[in-house]
Amino acid sequence: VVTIGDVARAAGVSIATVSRVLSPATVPHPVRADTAERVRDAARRLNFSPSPLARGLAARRSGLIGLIVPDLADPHYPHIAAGVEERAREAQLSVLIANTLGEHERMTEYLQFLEARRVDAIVLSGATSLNAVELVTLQSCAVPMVLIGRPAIRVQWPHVSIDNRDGARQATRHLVQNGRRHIVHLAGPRTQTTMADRATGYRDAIQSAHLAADAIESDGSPEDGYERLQRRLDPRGGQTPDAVFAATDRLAIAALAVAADRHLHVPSDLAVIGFDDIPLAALLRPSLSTVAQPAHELGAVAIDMVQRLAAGQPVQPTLLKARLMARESTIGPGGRYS
Amino acid sequence: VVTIGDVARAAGVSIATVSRVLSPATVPHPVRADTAERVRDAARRLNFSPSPLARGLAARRSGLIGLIVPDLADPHYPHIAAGVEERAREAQLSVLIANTLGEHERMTEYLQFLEARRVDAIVLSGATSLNAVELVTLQSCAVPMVLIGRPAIRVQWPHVSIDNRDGARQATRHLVQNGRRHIVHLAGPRTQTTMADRATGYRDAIQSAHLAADAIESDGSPEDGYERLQRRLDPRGGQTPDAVFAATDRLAIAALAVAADRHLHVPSDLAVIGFDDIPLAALLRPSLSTVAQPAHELGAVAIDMVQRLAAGQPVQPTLLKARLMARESTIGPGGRYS
DNA sequence: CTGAAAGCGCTTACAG
DNA sequence: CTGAAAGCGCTTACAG
Repeated sequence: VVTIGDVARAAGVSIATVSRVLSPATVPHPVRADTAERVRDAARRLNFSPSPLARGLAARRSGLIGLIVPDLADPHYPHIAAGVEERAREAQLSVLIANTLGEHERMTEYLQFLEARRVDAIVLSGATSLNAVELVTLQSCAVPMVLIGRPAIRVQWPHVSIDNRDGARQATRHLVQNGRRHIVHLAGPRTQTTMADRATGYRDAIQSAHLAADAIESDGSPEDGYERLQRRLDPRGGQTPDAVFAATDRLAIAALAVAADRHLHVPSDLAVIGFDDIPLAALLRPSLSTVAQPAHELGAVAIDMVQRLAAGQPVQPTLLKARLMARESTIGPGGRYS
Repeated sequence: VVTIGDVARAAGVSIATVSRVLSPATVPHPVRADTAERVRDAARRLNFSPSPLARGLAARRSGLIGLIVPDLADPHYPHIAAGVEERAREAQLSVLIANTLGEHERMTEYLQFLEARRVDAIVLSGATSLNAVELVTLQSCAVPMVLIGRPAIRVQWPHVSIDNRDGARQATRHLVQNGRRHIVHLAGPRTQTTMADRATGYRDAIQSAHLAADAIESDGSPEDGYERLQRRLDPRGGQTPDAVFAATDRLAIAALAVAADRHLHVPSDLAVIGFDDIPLAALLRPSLSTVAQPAHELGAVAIDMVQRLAAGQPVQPTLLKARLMARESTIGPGGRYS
């Protein structure tokens, strides 16, 4: 492979000059224009690309950023990962991926691993369900960190998340506006701030409409959601829900299954709306109404924050808006396949 | 941070000895047992972890492996990525992720990028749809490579893939055994070997059963699959299909939508089976029969191959079996929610 | 504006 | 079995 020395020789300068021309130091070193041109020429001719290993060792930064995700198989995270990856690439950074499989001990392991790998920063998604003890463990990590999702307690790291409360308000208001009066919220575990915020948004909208709140907390799995909703729909004093706002699309699909198994027509007997807008939502029959979150942008913003952090600039927590997607499961057929 | 020098001083040895104890060289250098113990003790006490940057520079290997995926948002690839990541971690390797978004030019860019990053090897998934020209471009990449999925033409790199032909045979045979006589294959683009192999397996099984083959080729998107299947079902000489074998679950979900929109009952009027077993398949109503592929293992085996390659051992192409999952969309209700 | 030189933290022949 | 030393390919004060 070709090294900085080869380029220096070809351009008739020292390796220091080559480095100055080819490496964008934070405070740029002046180089004469024609010298710089000669260097760039030589580099191009030799097809030189500096070794990130050597550069990292000398400059004490690896150009690597670590991305911790709770579960790559959950359709939510690949979108975030794609956003992180794309923006990182634009910033000449590479992304090391770490999959904790939902186990918090693995998160700790990975933090050490990434630290040992000398990553420049860590983007931690799934921090929405960490408890106080676990968040304290995080403190021992010396690497700059950005969180995706709002952590349960106040921490020193900046975070970017979507406005779950507002998204849930939109979903609930949509049901109300379509004439629904008994809206059940099929919630996820409130130990996750995401789920808690969605439940809060549901309550906001229910109160504004002067209706009665009726929330069922599940563990977030479709299986558990199915069971709990089935039980809730068993007769008990005539109070029959006419709509379900599920905290996630996976729970909404469980709700659709409950409706199908009880021969309830969707949306006339029971309207169903989810949250997330997974790729399949529009393909189902009935197609699933939901709230779309800008998952890709979540990842991109996280990288922006990482860069601002590195530059010593102040970083504000950021909240991104979610968007209502009204489909057949709340308003019936009408559009074409899309 | 603590360096190898700190450990050497603490243990009363030279840094060479520390390196020999702590770094598993290919051909291990002898060290006296008690010396080794002293070193390990010191390292533990100081919480030393060697810099991958320095190690990589000196030993000319980065401990990084590049993973190229066509589309992280496609539910298939995160599972592969998870398998790669997990096995890599066991092997002390880190995974750099590269998302080509289905654009082949981006693949070329990424190859150069990963090469510049000095990755030890590249795992390339999505090579099933590369044409001869693109495969030639790949040759210019000097990094050892392992492919996931069978490439269209013979190449120098080993690959691991699932037995798509056999899986398609299983799916089709399942329909035949359940009394279906007119089975349509809703195929994906045959430029992808995956899709071509599934179509071949379909034909195998159809011929064995002495039935007539009836394949519709789509571009693989649910939208296109929907349109083409709709058109196929429009009356033309009384030949009404009683079953669809879709090349992917996404196409199968489009087939379910067609059935719903034409008021065809699944499975009595039309049985539907897919391929892939995406996480939602079991949650749909009717739940989707499909063929499960060991995507996670695909990734793990790829890393095994990388290691064998690095050790100079011979590497055989590997074929993993897929498994039939019979659910409501072919055999009707009967089981409970699962 | 340019260069000589020290140093980043390791590995690995070479010599003993 | 152990160590002194060269070297991996860069960056960056320091001096001019």
